[in-house]
Amino acid sequence: MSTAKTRHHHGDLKRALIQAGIDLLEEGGLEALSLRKCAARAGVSHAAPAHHFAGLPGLITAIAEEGFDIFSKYMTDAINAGEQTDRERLRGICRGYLQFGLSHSGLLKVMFGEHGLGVHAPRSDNREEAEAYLILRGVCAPFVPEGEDPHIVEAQVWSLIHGFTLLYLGGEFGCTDAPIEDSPFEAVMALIDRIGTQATG
Amino acid sequence: MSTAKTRHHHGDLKRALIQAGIDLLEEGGLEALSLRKCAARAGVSHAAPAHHFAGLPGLITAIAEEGFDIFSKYMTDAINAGEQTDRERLRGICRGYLQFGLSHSGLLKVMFGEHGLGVHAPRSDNREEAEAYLILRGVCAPFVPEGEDPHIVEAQVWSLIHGFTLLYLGGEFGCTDAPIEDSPFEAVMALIDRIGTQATG
DNA sequence: ACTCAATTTTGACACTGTAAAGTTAATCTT
DNA sequence: AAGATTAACTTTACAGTGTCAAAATTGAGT
Repeated sequence: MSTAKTRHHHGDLKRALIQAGIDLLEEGGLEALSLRKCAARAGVSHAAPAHHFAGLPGLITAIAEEGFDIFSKYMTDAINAGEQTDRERLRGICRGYLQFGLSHSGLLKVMFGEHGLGVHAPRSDNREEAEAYLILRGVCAPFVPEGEDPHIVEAQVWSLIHGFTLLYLGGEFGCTDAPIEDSPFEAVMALIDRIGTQATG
Repeated sequence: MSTAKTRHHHGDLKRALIQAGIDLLEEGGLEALSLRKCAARAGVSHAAPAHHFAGLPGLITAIAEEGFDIFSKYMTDAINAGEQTDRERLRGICRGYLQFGLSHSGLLKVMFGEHGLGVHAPRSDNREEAEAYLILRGVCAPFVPEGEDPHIVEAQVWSLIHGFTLLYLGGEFGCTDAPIEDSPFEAVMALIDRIGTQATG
């Protein structure tokens, strides 16, 4: 009664379909992703995926979960790469966030976009996304004033880096090719540096 | 040689198609938007739109432009509604940004999303978007330190409110139905209040 | 009235997702 | 071990989609 090992025909088609979907996504963006193409790449007929996913939205959800795993890896790597001070860890997670977006824009769109979920299903009970959020929570914790709701700082950091990443990816800052250091990224980091401080004048 | 008045058959089909598209978008989200349905609503055959737009991306671009007009209106209204201090105007534009997103999420997705443009075409030479950006610029101006690049403050404000709006719309804060005052919106506004100040401690 | 170009329609094609029914292969039961 | 059962997959079919090419229609200019 093995759960997903070399079962009936294909071996594990589910995995193959998800991987094909990710490849398609990274090669040609969201437009290039289709159930039938995934099936073709996995070497099965076009209706086979129906037995593993709830249609296209189901496949996209599975891809998004996979995306959150990679996303988490980017963030922890960036955190660990820098100085191990509270402030540098906070900056680090932002760098990881942006770098993930730059390297996997298709995944990012799928994770937070139209289908990702959001409307279609409650995000709460999603292991992968919850894990990513816990990383954010850990990094933000040192900046949460005693007795205050941690969600406040988390919302500030998340909104800022999420917004920047999406605008940057959309070319809204008009500098998609320039080195990151020259972009408004440092400006956003300067605002990050003000989190958990008190304003004066 | 009038440019767009009661010309040949339909009157001005272009306008009707854009309006149909906006309606579709607000009724059923992005999924519900299709060239053929727009054509049907405008009472023409399915291939008629081809002569007014460069395919579906072209129609979406036109809808996005219309969206930026409405967007600008939301922001200026919110700015003018509040106290006329620099700080309150800054808060006002954020309120307008969020309220537009809440009322017209489909438009927002089209404006900044996959097709909106971003990749497909350079955003710079877009009258409607440029106008929206100028509103942001005007509100940010009082907070730009002398001799510094205004883009810095603009990127900070834009990233923050854009990210918050998208995350909020995606249900990421888990409070889509609660009153805005209870949401992390106030937290984000607290960070906005720190723009143009100096950190201490 | 004739011409002509812009506008719209018709028809077709290659895709898409999805559902239903049929086929094959592995597991379970006895 | 043999038959029954179920899961995985294929085949077929249908309703949509965007897009193209060729025809038909319409409005305006001469």
